[in-house]
Amino acid sequence: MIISSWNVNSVRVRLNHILNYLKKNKPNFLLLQEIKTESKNFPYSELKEIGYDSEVHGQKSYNGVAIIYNKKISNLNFNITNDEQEQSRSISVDINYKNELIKIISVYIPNGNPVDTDKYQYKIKWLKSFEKFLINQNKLKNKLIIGGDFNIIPNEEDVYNPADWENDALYRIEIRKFFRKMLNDGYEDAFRLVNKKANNYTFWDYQNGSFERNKGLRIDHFLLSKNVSHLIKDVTIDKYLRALERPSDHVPIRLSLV
DNA sequence: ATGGCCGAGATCCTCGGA
Repeated sequence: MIISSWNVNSVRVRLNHILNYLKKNKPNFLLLQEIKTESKNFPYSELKEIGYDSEVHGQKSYNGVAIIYNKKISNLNFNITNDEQEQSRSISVDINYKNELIKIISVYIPNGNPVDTDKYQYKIKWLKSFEKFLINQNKLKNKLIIGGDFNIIPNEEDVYNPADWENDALYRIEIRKFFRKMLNDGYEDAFRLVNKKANNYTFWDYQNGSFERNKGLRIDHFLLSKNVSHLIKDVTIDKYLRALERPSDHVPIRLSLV
């Protein structure tokens, strides 16, 4: 089984890239973030034509998440956190895989810049609510596979020039501590279980020739509860998509399960 | 060497992204 996660920065602009990605890599689940459209405008029928159903938590202009899938699902949920601004930033479904009930979640955690504004405070509140959810799920011994744009650079090897980012909402120590806490609370950064190398990025800014100079960030992650980490076969970053015409600024990460 | 963007939605600019 394959589960991919991708911040597409507009599902309508990226539809052809998404269709080609599904045909080429054949994921069973594709978790989307930043679809930037209301649910009614989601390209359900184009995806259905190539064998995928979609569950969508959309929003006009900004944010928006979705799960595209070709397996049986149940228990669809929006909003795993208490979002004070009611933005569309999470969606989950349950699946049965090898007789295990697993919750699959697509998340789009707030950016939080600039740090001296209420956008940063919103990110902190969102992360606190997310942490509470994770701790609660861990107590219940639930099995979770969370993919998404976390807007957190976990460590210095995950950014091209750490010194430039020390006061940024993606890298501030206060924010990185949330990620460490998730690992302490019973979850794994799936990518780091299979790949220890530096400079593996999932995002490159549109500006300054960032991609050509490989000035990127690793901010898209698969976070798995430890009770399913034995299922991880591989985690790959599908970097080739950033080099296509009219790309998203993020590329997919792809989780293969045993 | 430096700096260069993109999408949505309402207008020909602003906001948000990271």
